Amino acid sequence: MNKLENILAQQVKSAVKELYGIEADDKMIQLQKTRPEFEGHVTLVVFPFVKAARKAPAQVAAEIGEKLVGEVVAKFNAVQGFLNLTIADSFWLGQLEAIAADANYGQLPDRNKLMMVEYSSPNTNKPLHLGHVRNNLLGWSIAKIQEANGWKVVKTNIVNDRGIHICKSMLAWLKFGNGETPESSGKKGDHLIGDYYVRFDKEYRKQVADLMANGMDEETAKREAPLMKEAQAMLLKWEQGDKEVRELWAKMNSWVYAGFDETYRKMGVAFDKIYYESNTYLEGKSEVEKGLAAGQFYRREDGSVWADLTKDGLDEKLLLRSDGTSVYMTQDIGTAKLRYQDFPIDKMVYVVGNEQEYHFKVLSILLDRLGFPFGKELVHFSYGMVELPNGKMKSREGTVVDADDLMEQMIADAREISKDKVNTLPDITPEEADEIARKVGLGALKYFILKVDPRKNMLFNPEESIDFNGNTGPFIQYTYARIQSVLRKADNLQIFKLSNLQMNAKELALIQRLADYPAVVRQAGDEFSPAVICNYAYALACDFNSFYHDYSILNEPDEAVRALRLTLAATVAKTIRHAMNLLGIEVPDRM
RNA sequence: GGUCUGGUAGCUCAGUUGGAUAGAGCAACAGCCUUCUAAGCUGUGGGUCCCGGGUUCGAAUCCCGGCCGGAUCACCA
Repeated sequence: MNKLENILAQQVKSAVKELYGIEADDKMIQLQKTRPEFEGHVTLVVFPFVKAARKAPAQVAAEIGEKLVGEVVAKFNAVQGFLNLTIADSFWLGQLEAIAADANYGQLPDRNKLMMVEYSSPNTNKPLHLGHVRNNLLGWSIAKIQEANGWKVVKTNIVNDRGIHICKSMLAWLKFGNGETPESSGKKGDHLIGDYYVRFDKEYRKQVADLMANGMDEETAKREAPLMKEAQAMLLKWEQGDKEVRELWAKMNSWVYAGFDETYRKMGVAFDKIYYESNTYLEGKSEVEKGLAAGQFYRREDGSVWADLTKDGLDEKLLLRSDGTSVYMTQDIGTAKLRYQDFPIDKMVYVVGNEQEYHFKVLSILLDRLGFPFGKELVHFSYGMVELPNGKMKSREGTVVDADDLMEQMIADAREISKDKVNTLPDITPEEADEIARKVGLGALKYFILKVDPRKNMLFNPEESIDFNGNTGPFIQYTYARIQSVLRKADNLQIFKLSNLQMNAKELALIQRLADYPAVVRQAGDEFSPAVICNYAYALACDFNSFYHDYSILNEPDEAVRALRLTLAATVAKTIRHAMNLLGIEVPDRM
């Protein structure tokens, strides 16, 4: 609810009390933006009062309207049960002045509470793909949005740096790599490791096929293939701290990290604190042992440790294998413990795909049982999968869209498009052109992903390039660049007293849109939805472009009107920049 | 099979605690650059909001029952 709605709600409450003796609660006050086909700015739905008033809806609307007319409400019209209110120009001008004067418009009051946001969380055996891109962009944006909602935010990453998947890459590299390094091959480290992961799978499948050709059934063949046995042996050696295996592991991981760092930098995401699974899984094991001793869990005859969650309507869940090694859940418990030792966390958010909903339901219960106060409250920000036209992406089947390739492609597309427009920026340097292409290409990609409701699966078709026109990041960036161009040409941006001005409908619509922004930021925070910000930024840009098309700013002869329009333009630009920043999208001054 | 989740224009998606004749973009077609950046603006066509019931002044939205898709239910992560 924005400021205007607060004022109106109060007025409506006293009006209906006076008229009909109704003690209206907030639920009965239904205010919405007036549809464009009717006159007015805000509409009150009067149906909730009709019964008590015992009058026709249109009459109730008219009666309430009469009571509301005053300083804020200039006039009204009643259409059936809808009371359309026209707000006074002076009110809108006051709003604009306040917004223009607020250097941090969109920043909500401090809560003095700490939220930790975990996102990204890659495995170190392959490069990042489009699925990770969605995760990273959502995680970054959620963090920004919650900061704007007054939270202190710590962005964190848990790197899954150990396990059988890494051993597979390591083994394939030993067998087939001939000492290849990122330096020797010129490959990015994460891509190099990923290539060996794929190589492992290829050789492994060959072995399985051979075994099956000799009469072995598939399940046994998969288990008995020599490569798989070797990988498992390597994992065991790793756990025992074998020097050679650990050194190889450290070397190859360092290549991957260098690659990830580059990808993160290009994507524009970062972390305040990075945890490594290799450092947290032992902590998890000891927590499970403690829980076992306290009778929270039980041990089976084969030595494995389980949690019985049937009372919570769930299953029984394995926490330690019979050989004593830990599973995914174990390390998440350990990681959670370490985090709460390191930070005074009030709210913990995990940005993890919806395929892991069950996992986080269980984790929440387990942490609670182990006596961690934050267990019950943890938030699993569960987002949908990115699908290709023929289904899910699968690393091993080569049907992934690589993050680095995609970003490069988007930047190249942006550069190509701007080539057609060199005439608009004749004095541009190659460096600036590169910078614009980078901002615009990434802006297109980020907006494309973030504008979709995060909870839903989304489709990406590699055959169709991502748009740069219409409801896109570049459209909004372009609106911003246009405004900057105008502001550069306005020699002196003087803020006149903005009273006593007659404003046109498009100017009023813009102010009304601008006034919505804090409520939008709040909604995006409550719903954990960057898409809410996207929708708003798009609507704001549309409003501005329509206004810009119809009215001249710099050539307006009336000084007061020109000042109003300049103020409006500057304020729109400021708000676009703020909103785009919440999305992790940069805005260029020219494009 | 159990649980969760989704189904809106040819395609990709919006649609606020239930509100007026369900909206954008792309694609198609037709206009607008001697005027602040045409990555823009304006217009046309395009709908069984999966189907059937129910709740009420009013349902894409809430409830029940179907149909179709996806996820999940591992000593994988």
